[in-house]
Amino acid sequence: MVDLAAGTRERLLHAALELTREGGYAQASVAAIAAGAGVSNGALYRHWSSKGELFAELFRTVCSRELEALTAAGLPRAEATVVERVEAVLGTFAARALRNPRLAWALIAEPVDPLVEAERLAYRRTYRQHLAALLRKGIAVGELPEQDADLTAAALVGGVGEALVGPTSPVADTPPDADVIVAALQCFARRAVGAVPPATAR
Amino acid sequence: MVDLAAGTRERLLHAALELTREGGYAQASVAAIAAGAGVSNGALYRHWSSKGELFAELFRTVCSRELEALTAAGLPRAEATVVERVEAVLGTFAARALRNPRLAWALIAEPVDPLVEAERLAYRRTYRQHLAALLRKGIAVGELPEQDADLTAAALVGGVGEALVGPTSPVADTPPDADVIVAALQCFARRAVGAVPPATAR
DNA sequence: CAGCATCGTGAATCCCGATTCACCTGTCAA
DNA sequence: TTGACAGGTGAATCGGGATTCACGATGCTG
Repeated sequence: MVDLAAGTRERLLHAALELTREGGYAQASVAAIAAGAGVSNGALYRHWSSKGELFAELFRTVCSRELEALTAAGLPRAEATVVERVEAVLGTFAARALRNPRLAWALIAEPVDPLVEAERLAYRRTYRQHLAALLRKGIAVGELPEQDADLTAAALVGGVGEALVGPTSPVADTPPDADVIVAALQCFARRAVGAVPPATAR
Repeated sequence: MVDLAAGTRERLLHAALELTREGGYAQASVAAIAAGAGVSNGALYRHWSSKGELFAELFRTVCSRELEALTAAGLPRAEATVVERVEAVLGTFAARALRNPRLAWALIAEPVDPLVEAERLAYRRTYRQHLAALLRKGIAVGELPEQDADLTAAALVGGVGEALVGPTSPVADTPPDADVIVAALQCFARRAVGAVPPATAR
């Protein structure tokens, strides 16, 4: 289960991630993490000065990986419109979250340390800015109507988060059809950004 | 005497609310609440079996008052369209939250007891359902396009919350112009629900 | 091989706010 | 008058997880 070859540091991070994936931040006590890594409590403090520091690092890692995926999804492809790119970004976000509900919940909404909360907020801000930049481009190109891009971005991030986590937050084992949800969210987003339909689709 | 008891009870609730309004749930320790009400720690336990129970009641009270205001705002007025009613509801929500940022944060996003979290979720659900019902009406009337009303409602609640609380969460003393924000949010909402423009704006 | 540094151990300790409880007080009904 | 009870006191206690630390190991260097 645990890669014994990996260094203690890595094993601790891995155990922490695993526990979070399964039961959220709350489940991940120092004792549980240490046990999961096959070391003693004290070992953790050889590598981080507090539990919070460990999780701050973990969040940073996971979030940046996440952001990478989103950025890739939003890349300007062949003849993709801005709206399509926005949809791709949000769709990727949603799909990934739905695949790992607990983890998503921990990243998005679970109560955490102030130290960790700071990471979370930073990530959210980055994500918003990313989206806002995309929106501004769309506005400049005339593909989107004039609007407060930052506010729209914030509302989209929050909206997608809520729609995903709302049903997830407790222990929703309702395995809702991910594809359907993603599609509905994209549809919502398309309207929300004010995509002017090419005079055809409704 | 009953009146004396009610007095203390009210004073405790009031102190708890005041503390939350100022510094959020975290600030509101049992000791602080008791001190605020001018009684001892123990007194609290004559009226609630735990701190969580007190706050559950407090949340319930505050939230139901809030919901009342929203419901009133969303009432079918003279010749109001459904979209106008949705705007009124969201606008009221936003305006009230902006007037009391800390409290709004506590109600929407701050980490709290499981007991209190349950109240919060219940309230959110009610709010979503309220909105969803309104949306369904709009769809039925043909004022809004076909859509997953529940998802749209969830995304709107989350979006408005994020847009309001995102900047608020830390200690943002940025006194943003409330009217502007509210207007922008309403604009966002109008697009998001897919209000068919009266063939004029674009 | 001594000297030194890093890493690991895990039981003991610390922290800190919620909660308890033995003891008052005032009120009211019998 | 009395005694039962609702309400109040506040210092002591509890709980539970984070954190410490005295004591090895292991390994590298001169």
